[in-house]
Amino acid sequence: MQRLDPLYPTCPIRNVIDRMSDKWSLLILSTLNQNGIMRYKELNSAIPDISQKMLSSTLKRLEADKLINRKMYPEIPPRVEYSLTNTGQKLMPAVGMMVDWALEYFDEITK
Amino acid sequence: MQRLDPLYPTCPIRNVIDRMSDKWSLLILSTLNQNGIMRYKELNSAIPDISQKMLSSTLKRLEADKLINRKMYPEIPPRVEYSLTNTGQKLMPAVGMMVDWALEYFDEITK
DNA sequence: CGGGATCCTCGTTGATACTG
DNA sequence: CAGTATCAACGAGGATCCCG
Repeated sequence: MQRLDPLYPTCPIRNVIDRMSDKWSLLILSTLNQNGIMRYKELNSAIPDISQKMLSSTLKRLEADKLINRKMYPEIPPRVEYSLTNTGQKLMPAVGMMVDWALEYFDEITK
Repeated sequence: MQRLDPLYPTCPIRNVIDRMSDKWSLLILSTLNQNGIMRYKELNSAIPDISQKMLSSTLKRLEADKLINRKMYPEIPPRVEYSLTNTGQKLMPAVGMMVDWALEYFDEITK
């Protein structure tokens, strides 16, 4: 069971935690999953309590990790569209399971 | 699709993020899932780079959220055993999916 | 053995102003 | 519109010592 050993150099759980345990990544991914292609401002409207800085930097990180696509149109005013990559989409069923789990057990947890 | 609206008061994604986006919770849960019942020191050995403070406080939080059981034996020296609750176990398939996803795509992500 | 109590650091996050 | 730049603050996390 070495692949799950927390000490194993590429421990997948630590990889997931390193990338997903920030405040906004999962929320952005799941928002994109619901709405498909979204512009910067649409994301900001869907998640009003995120700052521009955190939205920008989180999107940049997700793009660097190839979880989202960034398509920029050289227009004025500029238009940028974000969407999930295949890799990003493949993560969503797992996120969906956590959401379902939360829906089923959250009352019990907080009670 | 209001149940997934990030603004919805009990937005399940935010609930998950609030509880699981720290540095150690998922790793502890998944370690307990692999090994079953574990004592404090066994957990600390399985995850050597966690500090005592963070191990204690994370275990306490997980217990308060009813994701793990804490069984204390009034002996000297004391013995305390931790294990997943049913609710905690029900979360593990979702974690397992994220692990599988990481195993399949991590190379691609970091390339 | 299984923690608790302190003190401290450093990274994440936020607010605000500015720009191509 | 879609960001960047800068500064400030807060709190998660770590190191160390102590205790029943």
